[in-house]
Amino acid sequence: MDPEEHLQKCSNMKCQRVQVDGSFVPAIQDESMEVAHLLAEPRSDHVSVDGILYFHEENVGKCCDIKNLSRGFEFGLRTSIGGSGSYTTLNGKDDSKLEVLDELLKDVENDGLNVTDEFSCEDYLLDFEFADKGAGLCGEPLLQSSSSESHSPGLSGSSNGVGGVSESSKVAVELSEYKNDFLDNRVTHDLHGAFRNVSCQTSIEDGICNSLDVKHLNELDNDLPLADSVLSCKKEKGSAEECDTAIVREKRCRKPTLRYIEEFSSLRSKEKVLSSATKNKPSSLASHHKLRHVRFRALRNIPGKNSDGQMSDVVLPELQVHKQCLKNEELEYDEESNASESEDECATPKRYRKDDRRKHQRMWTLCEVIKLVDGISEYGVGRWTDIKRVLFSSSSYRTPIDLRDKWRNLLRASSAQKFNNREIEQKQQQHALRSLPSTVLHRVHELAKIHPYPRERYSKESFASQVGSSILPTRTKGGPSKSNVRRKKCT
DNA sequence: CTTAGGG
DNA sequence: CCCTAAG
Repeated sequence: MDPEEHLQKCSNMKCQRVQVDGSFVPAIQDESMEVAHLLAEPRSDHVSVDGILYFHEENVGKCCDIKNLSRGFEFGLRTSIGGSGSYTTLNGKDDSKLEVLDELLKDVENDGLNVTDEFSCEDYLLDFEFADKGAGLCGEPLLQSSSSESHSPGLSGSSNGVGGVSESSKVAVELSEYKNDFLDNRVTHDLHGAFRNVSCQTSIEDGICNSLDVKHLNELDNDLPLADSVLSCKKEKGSAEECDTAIVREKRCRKPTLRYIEEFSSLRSKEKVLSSATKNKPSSLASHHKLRHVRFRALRNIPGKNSDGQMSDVVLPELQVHKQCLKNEELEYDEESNASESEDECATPKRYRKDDRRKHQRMWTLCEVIKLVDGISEYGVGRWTDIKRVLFSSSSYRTPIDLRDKWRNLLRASSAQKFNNREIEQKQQQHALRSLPSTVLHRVHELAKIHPYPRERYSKESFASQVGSSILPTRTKGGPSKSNVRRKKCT
């Protein structure tokens, strides 16, 4: 499709939804402009994927015009995938997965949204991942991925000079990963978002696109069919333009970063399911709407922060503190918290208070773990930046350090499992591995053998060889040293 | 700037 | 997840 067309539609859609409250226009305009920028001037190697994402979003939007939300959801994805000209072999799977998701959500709704926190997200996630693996997405992408998918333009240049991997397969891998991330995000975000939203309404605050989803939720509240809502939005387009021009000068001064774009895109996908899931709970939504309005305005008026008012759609309480204390570093944080909160509040609801160091905690999905393990097996332990760049370039919230930390934890988990005849290990194991399928576990094990992580190694084998003199983090196992392994891998 | 290690 | 030291 023509990028210009997308741009037009995107911006239109946004404007349509925003005009209810003029104060939202600037922020929205940012977003639309960002989308426009993205569509019009693709320059990063994520463009193809991003394009797909936005394409998809838009399709969903269009579908909503004529069909109900869930159908639109599914249809939108299908069209977007099909239209992109790739992943044709995955369509069936994707559809089925989405149908599963759809069913799941319906069930939840029918159950009066009485689902426990943990729920069976994990199970669905697992199935999901396994399906992916079967499709060659997660499993051994570099080895199995077919080169037929390498259609994307300008992506081939992004290789990091990895030896032994052809360009085309590299591209395919990246695409696959993106695809994975995309779906992965959908599932995790949607499920988590939906259910969390059911249990604790406050979580609605985590939206970036508050104006968008507020509007949507509002309309869903009133039991308006989505088609109607969209149409009504169009009717009001005229007034939207007025507001638009009126507040036009409040436009952003800072261009959102890629991270923001990404989070935004994933959030918008969440928004849809979220809105459908909250359809049954109209009561507190209205108050939320108002609350968000108030906070939004309050934040926008904070002195010294107006230069990037567009970021103010984040309304975390602690953000207000940060806004005064912190500087531009905060911008990054804002963006992250937008989306990460969704999982944050799910995982650690009460951490948000004073000096919580863990500002945002994002659950590691199985797919991410698999990707990490893949990356480690490719690049070796210690090449966190490379792994991040290649395998996690689409998920900006994972820093190389995060990868390392996760790997550390994985090792601990696997070692704990090894020694599960021990006392506390049992407990630890259950917790750490509760969602770790045997495949991943096995791979972690293998990697743990060749890539011993000194610290963990030490603690694990402290029983057998606790020689007081050996302070060195050497592995007592006669295995290859880390550097050796790494060298072996690279050459 | 990246990684390792500790909190 | 965060912070800091070291290369």
